[in-house]
Amino acid sequence: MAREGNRSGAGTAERGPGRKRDEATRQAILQAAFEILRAEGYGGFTMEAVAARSGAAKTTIYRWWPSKGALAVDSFLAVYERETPFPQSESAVADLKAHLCQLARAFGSDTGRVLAGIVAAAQADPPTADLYRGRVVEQRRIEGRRLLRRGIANGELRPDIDIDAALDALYGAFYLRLLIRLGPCDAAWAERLADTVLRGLRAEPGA
Amino acid sequence: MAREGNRSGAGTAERGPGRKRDEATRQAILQAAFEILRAEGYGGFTMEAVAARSGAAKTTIYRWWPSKGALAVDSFLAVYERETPFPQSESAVADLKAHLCQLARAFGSDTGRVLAGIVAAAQADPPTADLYRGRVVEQRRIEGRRLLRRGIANGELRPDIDIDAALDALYGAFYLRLLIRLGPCDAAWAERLADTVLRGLRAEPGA
Amino acid sequence: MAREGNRSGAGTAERGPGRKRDEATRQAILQAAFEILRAEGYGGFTMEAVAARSGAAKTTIYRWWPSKGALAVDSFLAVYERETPFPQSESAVADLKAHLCQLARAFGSDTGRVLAGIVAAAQADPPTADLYRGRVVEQRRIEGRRLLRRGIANGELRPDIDIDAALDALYGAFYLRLLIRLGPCDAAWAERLADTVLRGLRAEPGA
Amino acid sequence: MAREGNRSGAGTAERGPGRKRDEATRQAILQAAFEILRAEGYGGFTMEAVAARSGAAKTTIYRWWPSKGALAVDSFLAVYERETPFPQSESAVADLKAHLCQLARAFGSDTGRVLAGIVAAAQADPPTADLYRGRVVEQRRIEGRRLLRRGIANGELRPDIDIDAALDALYGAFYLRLLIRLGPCDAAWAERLADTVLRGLRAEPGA
DNA sequence: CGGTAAGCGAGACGGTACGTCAGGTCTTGGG
DNA sequence: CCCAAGACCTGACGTACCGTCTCGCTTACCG
Repeated sequence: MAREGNRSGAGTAERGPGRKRDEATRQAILQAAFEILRAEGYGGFTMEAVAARSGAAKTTIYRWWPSKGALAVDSFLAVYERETPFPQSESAVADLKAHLCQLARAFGSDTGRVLAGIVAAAQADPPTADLYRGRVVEQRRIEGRRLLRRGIANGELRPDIDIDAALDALYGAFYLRLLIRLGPCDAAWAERLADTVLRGLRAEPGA
Repeated sequence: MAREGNRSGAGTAERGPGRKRDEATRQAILQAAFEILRAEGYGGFTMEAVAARSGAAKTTIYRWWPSKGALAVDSFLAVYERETPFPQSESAVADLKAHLCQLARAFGSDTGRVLAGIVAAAQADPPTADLYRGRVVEQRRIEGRRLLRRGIANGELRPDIDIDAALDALYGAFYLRLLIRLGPCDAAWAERLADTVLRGLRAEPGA
Repeated sequence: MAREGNRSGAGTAERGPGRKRDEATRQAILQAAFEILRAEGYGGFTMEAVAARSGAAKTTIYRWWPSKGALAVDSFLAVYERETPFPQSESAVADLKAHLCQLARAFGSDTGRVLAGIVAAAQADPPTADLYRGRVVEQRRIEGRRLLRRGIANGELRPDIDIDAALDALYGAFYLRLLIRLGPCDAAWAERLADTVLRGLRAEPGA
Repeated sequence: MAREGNRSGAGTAERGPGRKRDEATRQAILQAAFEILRAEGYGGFTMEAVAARSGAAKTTIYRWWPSKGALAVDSFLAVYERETPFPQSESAVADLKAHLCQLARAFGSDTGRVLAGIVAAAQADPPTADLYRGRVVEQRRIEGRRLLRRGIANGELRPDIDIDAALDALYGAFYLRLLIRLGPCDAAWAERLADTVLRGLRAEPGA
């Protein structure tokens, strides 16, 4: 990210002379970053630590990522998308519950700590916040909205619900769990949450 | 905080010799801390800055607060409690809505930024996280629980609701708003949120 | 010191109201000071440490001694005078050698470390330097001069010697030993020093 | 110092990668250090002051000098060696007297105050003491010994003198002057000292 | 096939804030 | 007026990371 297609738009390969970016180094940096975030949380997530663990020079990191936050987001994205795909079954309600449980499972592990670290970083660095919001949150939200609309369309959900408010309630609870750690983030909790919120969204049985 | 009742449990006031803590200094520090947090965010919130602005020595600050985070939480708490008291009317539902709108109003201003900064800092500093959770979140949660129970008791809310899940949904949405900033944090939004979640909590009209 | 005879000159006891100075406290402070100097050197010689060890309050120490250095000098004086009296025999030369050996013995022990610490402190604090020079060095120098004059008078030493230069050479060597620690400070060394310098001071055998 | 030849012993210059040490910065630090020592004495000699005056960062200073004392010794050494070279004439006795007078002249100025400050600091900091002893005192002593041996060899001095005791007497007197300040440190005094001590070292005229 | 432009690891550099230590002063309460 | 306790302001300490900067080496493309 943060520079792909570093010159023209498409990958027209129209490049000047000079050594090419070392893909192995890029991977090493991303992996080191993720491992540190996972193992030590945001406190230990230091550019120097990433450099040391990845074997790359600080200069190299700064050449490709403008800030600590950008690196964090990048290191997180791949894992996140792999771990939490959106399910696609007949029932929107079932899909939503399945999705939330999957999310809870993913965030209950180290991935959640990483995410918390990124959100923390974003508070002090607007570009990182924009990046995270645009590349992670809004992507998911689009799919979430689609899912709820599907539920309305097939009669599972009331037609007059406030989709965004519902998504705020559902996703927000996850941030609360991850950032405040009042309790565990697991499938059982996600189920209770889903049931509680969905009760207000479901269409009346006799309608 | 962090030391009141520094000897026996209650305020039995049996104190040894020695100069007493200077209350004016304590206030000056807390006020300076909050002003800096409000004006510059957590990034500019520096022990040195607090010392400079309050006129206190760094050592004095460290004597009473174990860390930057603890001071931030403390300085935030007073304002927070002042700005968002829990209402007490006949209707629990009305109280809840009023409370959420008030919260949205408070957090839509600088106070929200301060809170976001503190939550972010807590990610890198477990003691601060504990403090914030215990002194801010759980306190509120107790009142929130009480409010919902009141609603159940007087028939406004269904008796079988999952109180904690409901609180997660309601309060979590605020964290989403504050930390991710997908949209404004105002009374209108809070109202929509409340309506969406409450629809699932309300007792059936004809029950 | 530094305040004895705190009002009129003589001990006319004509004193105002108020509690009298606690002699036990004074002793405790002096002893604690010397013990710390002996055990830890000037580095660990801290007003706080003295207060802690003696059980006195810092205020009390500052009430009677204007500075750390003054306290150090005071705590040192008693021991110093006790350990190194000036001998008084028939031969000035023998007395001088005996005195130097005694000095070497005294300074080879902890007392030497204490002295080094005091001299060090004096560099940063002129009043302490004055105090040390006046109360310790010059006192000794007067006796040293008397001793050398006695040697001249009874024909042991040449009449044209430069007494002060000789004392500089003799005493200076001790400071070198104590402050630079090129080698041990013991009687054997003192003897060699005395022989070396005295050879130039002695009256010609056939004169 | 304190690191030259940081790898192999000799200056084989085989260096690893990475930016090289900035010689200009090194000089700026040493010069700033000495200027501060000269102008304000050891009391005002602060790492922060050196950093401020030299324009270097504190970290840079600590990268190359392990402590305040080490920097002080280093900054002193250059000036010291420049101001007091050992003379080399036919006569060892004349050379010694010239050397002592030069020393007195150098130490009568600010340089002497600097030296006193360093010696004082060394009392509280063994590594600094070692450094000062090794890099300043012992170096000089080697030359002093050589000088006296030369005098013995060419018949100016008695062959049975105790060289180290003589050097103790001569150099020690300087420490006395500088640290206790009983009197001025000038050429006239140095001459009297030299005459007094040399009288015992000189070979008998009729031998 | 040799020049030149980039990528890269190493690490020095100027900074900022950290949390701590001791200094010396002031305040409290008891004797 | 003495004293112990201890809060207070001050200034410097030595450290951790920050983000920038050389440095010398290693690719790669391009004429």
